[in-house]
Amino acid sequence: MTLQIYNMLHREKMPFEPINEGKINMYVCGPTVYDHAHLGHAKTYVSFDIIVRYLRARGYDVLYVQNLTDVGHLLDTGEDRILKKARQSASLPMQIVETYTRSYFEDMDALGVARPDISPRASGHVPEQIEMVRQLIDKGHAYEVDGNVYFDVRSWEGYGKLSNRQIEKQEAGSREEVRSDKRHPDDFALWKRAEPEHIMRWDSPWGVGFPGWHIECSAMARKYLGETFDIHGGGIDNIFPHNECEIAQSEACNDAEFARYWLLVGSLMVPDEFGNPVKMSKSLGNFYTVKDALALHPPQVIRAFIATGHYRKPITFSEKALSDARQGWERMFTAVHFTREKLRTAPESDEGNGILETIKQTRTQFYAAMDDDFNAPVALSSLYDFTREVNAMIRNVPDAGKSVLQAIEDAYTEMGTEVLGVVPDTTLFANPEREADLIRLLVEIRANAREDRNFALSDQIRDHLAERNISLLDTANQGTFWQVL
RNA sequence: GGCGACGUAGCCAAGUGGAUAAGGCAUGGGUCUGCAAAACCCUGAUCGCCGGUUCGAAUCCGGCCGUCGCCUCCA
Repeated sequence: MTLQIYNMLHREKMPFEPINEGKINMYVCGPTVYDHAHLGHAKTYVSFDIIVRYLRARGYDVLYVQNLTDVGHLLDTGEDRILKKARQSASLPMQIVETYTRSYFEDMDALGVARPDISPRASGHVPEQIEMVRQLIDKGHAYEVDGNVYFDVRSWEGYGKLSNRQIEKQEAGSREEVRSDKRHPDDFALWKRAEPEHIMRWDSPWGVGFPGWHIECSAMARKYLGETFDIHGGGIDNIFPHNECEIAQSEACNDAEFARYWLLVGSLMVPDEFGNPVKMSKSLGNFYTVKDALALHPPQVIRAFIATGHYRKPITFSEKALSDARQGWERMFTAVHFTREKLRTAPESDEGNGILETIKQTRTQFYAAMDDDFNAPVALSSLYDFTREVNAMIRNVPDAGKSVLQAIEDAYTEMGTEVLGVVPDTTLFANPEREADLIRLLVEIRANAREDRNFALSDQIRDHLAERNISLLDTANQGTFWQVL
């Protein structure tokens, strides 16, 4: 089987071939750390997390770099996002950066997103950016005007190849500032002169200033991954101008291909007042922070929701969509948990081994789906099909053997936990073993009460546990199962 | 105006030329249960509309209608 990836650069699905066999260098555009992450960010970074986990599960040695933008990202007012936030909260820019960087990792950690191998900050790589700008000027691809340096888009014939924009066809000037000192409206800033009130400033050959937004990714990708690397990812909303500018400046500077495969993630949408989906974004005020969502649902539910849609497509969010995803996820996690509980006392036999064939089929479907441009929705659906079989087996084969149950558990761990990250590797308790033990005691006491037909006591125990999100399931011939959700 | 997408059952969402159109949620019926919110079984769509290509199309082409994204900060 070969891994097929849809490459946005060529707009087609193609076999994946890394530059160096077995090794993948990958860069993903990270967030601008000036506020808490919302579910739109979660969609992008969970999607790439699943991709990275799958590549690693497939045996690739992945070097994953994801930047943190902490300077140079301007609002349309020309104001730096970080500086604006700093002024609003009467703090230093780097305090803002630190606060929201920590918040971002806190959220991503909670969502089970594996940390990037390197998380370079733009402000920590100003010399590298200056060097790249200098090289671009030397090669005639950039020019300086009064302390500002611009990339000359007409000097690079490849400009527009990712987003399919042709500068001649753009309606030049329609939205351009009248006083611009650019030679061409599409020319973009590599370095900007700092006005006196702009406190994030560095010395450069062109005076005191700060780097433009796009150059950080080019400079940091080159530093850590080399001039040419395998995969570049990001959100589709940054295809133009950001990604386009990255390609132009990198390839013009290095005389080498930039990234070979471009993977761009569809946006998270949310219905507007008329029910039409619009992009979740800060400015529209229709966002839902990761922290808000995590207060209501286990992280695996959020991942499962994200995985119900293909990474390239937009997905529409609503609280109902999230809770619907939760219902299905609960059924699966229940199967996993019951398997683990039975495993504790299972006999040494291969009773119930009919399901081994199902496991084999599930694995085949799962990997085929993930090999087809990381089709997580189909991969997840194979786990749901599997779950139905597991739940049926758990009930129909009371004395299922240890090796069989272990095979089920292994399959869930391999696909559900390690690749998709939707199956918790333990219960959702803070102290899993101790709390599980206490519940087993209560279940035992309740079983005795039921035997005495003391339903008042048995229901008291059940209700008490239910109030703590612990549900009980009585069976005809194998006692009571419990689950925490 | 330019560029790019999307429109599949009540809702979310796979599938991009071929045999019964994945999966999740919800609905209805059933099994099990002392009861029960669980679990299992059964239950639904001919794929926005029109035309074309083809032995054959949800899947390709054209037109129309509707929606969204980017072009200005956004993952």
